Amino acid sequence: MARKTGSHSDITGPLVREAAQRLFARYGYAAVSMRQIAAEVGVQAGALYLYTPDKQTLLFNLMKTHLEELHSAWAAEPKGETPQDRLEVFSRFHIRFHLDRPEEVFIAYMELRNLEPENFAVIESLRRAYEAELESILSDGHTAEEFRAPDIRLATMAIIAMLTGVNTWYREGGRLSRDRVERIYCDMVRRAAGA
Amino acid sequence: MARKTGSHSDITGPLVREAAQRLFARYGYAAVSMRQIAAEVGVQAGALYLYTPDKQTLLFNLMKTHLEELHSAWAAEPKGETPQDRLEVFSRFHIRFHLDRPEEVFIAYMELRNLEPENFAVIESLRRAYEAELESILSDGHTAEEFRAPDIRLATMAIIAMLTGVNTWYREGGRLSRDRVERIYCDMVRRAAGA
DNA sequence: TGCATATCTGAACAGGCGTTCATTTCAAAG
DNA sequence: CTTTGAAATGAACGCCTGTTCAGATATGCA
Repeated sequence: MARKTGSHSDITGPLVREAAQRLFARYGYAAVSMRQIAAEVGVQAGALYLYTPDKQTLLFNLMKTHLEELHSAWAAEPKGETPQDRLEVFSRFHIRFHLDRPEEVFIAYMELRNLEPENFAVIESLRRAYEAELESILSDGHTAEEFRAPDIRLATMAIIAMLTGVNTWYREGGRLSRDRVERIYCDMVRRAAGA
Repeated sequence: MARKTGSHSDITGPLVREAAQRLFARYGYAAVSMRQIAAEVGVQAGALYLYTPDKQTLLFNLMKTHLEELHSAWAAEPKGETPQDRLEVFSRFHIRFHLDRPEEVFIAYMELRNLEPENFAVIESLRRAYEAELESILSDGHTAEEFRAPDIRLATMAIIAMLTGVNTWYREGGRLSRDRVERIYCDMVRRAAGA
């Protein structure tokens, strides 16, 4: 097996990431063996250790990359003028970004408990920083008296849960288009925030 | 160390359930061995098979029992008069019931993919039946023109995700009392539903 | 007291785990 | 055409897995 073209595996590295991601998302970190990942790549288990120091780091890097991409994608998003605009931009961004990466999202939520403590701390703080982005929008909206949510922290958690929940049921080609879903959720989010 | 009192283990059976629940919730089904469960109970691994035919059935029964209790608790809940009342009763019930059972809830959400197909189908249909309870409230509210949610199915999913999300952050003795959390979420749910 | 029965042990089974490493393979560079 | 060195193999390491079962243990009943 192994190399078919190209060789000098600048190619195998990414393949390992992708195989691990696919398998972790489908069966869970604990249930997937290094030998299964290797088989998916078309390589023997030992060869994986040319690309990762161990299984744990493989998981950690998947999650860390995902959250860093989340942050930089959000940073690149055009901001709205008013808190209301910004809330709408956030809601649509969150749905879009997460629907584009179902495997990464699934792993980031389900495999937290399989991270060693130091790794967990890193991931957790990235996640909190993202939540803080929404919280500051709600906070600004409260100051500007555009929103009337009774508790900003709870509204933050409720809205994130609501938006991320889309990933659990949305299927491409279903009853509603992505854009329609985004629109409807924006509406519910706006009202939940008291706008 | 085994039996301390009582004996004739009408006692060991429940202990096995409880140990499995605790460990599955903390480390995940795949990461927990029968020997760990046995150690927690104070028994050798082989003895577990007096109480369950296998590990999979242990998981399945935990999830099935949880969902059956959810259904019967909801059935026992006093219903409100108007759709608005019923929505409030549902919201408070959902938060209360789930906060009372963090381990069961965690397992029911995280271990779905570790169920064998037939078992998965059973659990999935119980979960759907519960969602249908909320959906019918929203549907009635729509008919009565009390709610103005743009899409009943999406509002159902959004509200369930929002409410279940409380389990991820609520800690006893935190900033807000349970009752205060219930109240605030009721408010957000009502507005999201367009009431 | 002794018998029957439920409970549990401890060893065994066949196989899988993450990880390491001496050895082989093979494309590119000199 | 040889040398170099990265890439991959395949066997081995010690340990853990779910499950079975013959045998030991302890209890409740006659």
